[in-house]
Amino acid sequence: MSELPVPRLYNTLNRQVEPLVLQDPGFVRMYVCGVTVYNLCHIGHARAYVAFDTLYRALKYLGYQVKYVRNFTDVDDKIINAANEEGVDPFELSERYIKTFHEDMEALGVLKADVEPKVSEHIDEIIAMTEKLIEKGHAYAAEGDVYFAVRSMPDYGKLGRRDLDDLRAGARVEIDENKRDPLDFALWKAKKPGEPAWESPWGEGRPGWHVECSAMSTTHLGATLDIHGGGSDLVFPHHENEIAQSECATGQTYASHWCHNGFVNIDDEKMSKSLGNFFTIREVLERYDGEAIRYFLLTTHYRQPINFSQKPLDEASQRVAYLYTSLAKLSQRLEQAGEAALERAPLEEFDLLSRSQDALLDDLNTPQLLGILADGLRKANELIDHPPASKGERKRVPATLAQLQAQLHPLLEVLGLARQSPVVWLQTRRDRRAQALQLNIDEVEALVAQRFAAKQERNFEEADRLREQLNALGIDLFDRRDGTDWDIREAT
RNA sequence: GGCGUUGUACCCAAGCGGUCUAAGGGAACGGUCUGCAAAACCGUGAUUCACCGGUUCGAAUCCGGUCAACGCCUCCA
Repeated sequence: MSELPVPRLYNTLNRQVEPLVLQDPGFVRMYVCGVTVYNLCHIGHARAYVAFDTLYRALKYLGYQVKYVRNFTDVDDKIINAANEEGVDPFELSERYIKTFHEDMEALGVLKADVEPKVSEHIDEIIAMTEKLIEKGHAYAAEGDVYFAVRSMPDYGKLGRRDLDDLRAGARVEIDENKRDPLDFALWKAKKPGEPAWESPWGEGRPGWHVECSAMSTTHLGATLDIHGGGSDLVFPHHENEIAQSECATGQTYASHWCHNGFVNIDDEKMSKSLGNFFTIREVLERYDGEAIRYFLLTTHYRQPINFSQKPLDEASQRVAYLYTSLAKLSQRLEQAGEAALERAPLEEFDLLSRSQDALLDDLNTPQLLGILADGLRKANELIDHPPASKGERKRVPATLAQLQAQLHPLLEVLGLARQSPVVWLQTRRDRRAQALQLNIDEVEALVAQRFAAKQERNFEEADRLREQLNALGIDLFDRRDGTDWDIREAT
């Protein structure tokens, strides 16, 4: 087990890229902050969960056993407010958005986590942790609320690099009568009328924002996590407070590696709910394939900001089409060649996988991975469309292609791309577009056949006339030696 | 104010002291293929990495400064 390649990842705690250190060799405990389910997910969520999904896939690809926990926060002010506005039960609302979360993630190729715990199912653990913190003198109850005392923790602020006195000077914290220090934060909130609440030693109430993650991660992964992830906006105060709660409660290191993804920007400005400049995943899925969105997100390193706009998304879309088209061509060519042809020696040896592994180990360098993918696909297309002139070499093409295919497959698995059969994907896309344009596929096929016949007879005038007719319908033709392929252009 | 990130070709984007006369993609232009196209493939494209200085045998990469953009410190992926 000890021979597994060790990934190097940026650790927010130390502000540098460092090798991943595990408690148990070969086994990764990974926790990523999930969504608060009161609304549809936006493209920022897509970025975060695609990034960590890729990390999850990468770790498994490298041979690690991974227990991935990603929670749902289903008890929260925002949920209660949204439910009240709609006049529905808060849990009905949260269940609804858990469902849409799963649908959106599915479209993006984001795998389910191994455990997806909900706050509402961990109230006991939350209460237990809160009690422990009071017992150890790190928290205090006040009128049904319980607060964490930040001053009780000497190294509070180590993740976000905050100094308590500076923070206080900033004075952007509200003063609360019940708090001993303005920076203290709630572990437990006393019930207000009309809110869901649970019995506790401090009366009826519900958990504060940060404890849930501490309690859920500890429940499912133990006191110390190997990797804890989330968006960079969570560094402070959310993750800082998680550290405070967990380390004060357990006396152990909470997480050895902290990973944070960068933001999605719109017009170079942070996308956020308060600015109102956000897109839901659903909205984007109306225009783009989920895989195109995923591809787009993968083109930028996960820690860098990524600018969300039409052009790069169009490019990603085009690339996904290229990917599927190339893969379809590749498998068709191999099918044609038959088993026997694969016995020959390949023309050259490729190192797609070792290069990919290096990129993966190097702080999850997905842009580089896409570069390697491009190299592989280009090579495959070259061999198919421009096989070598020498007959002997040409006979070795299928074996070469088979080798490429064998390397492409795991690479795509890690990237979470090309999850469908290429032929099916192309077919589906064509059907969808045909429907949008109200095209009758049989009629199109007939026209294409008619044109091919005219072309065979060297009646180019007629052939060109038919091609123009088809072009006008939004159809592109691709002549082969023995027939004509066609596709429907994307509606603009 | 405190903490932090970024500045690479027309655009997007890797690059973590030498293999960088800087990956990959998009656009453009030229070519191969084609009856002509399209697709695919090939080629062209930064002697240069915001600017100035320093460290080093050697820097896009390290250090200091300047300019510019952005993020966190308040709910937020």
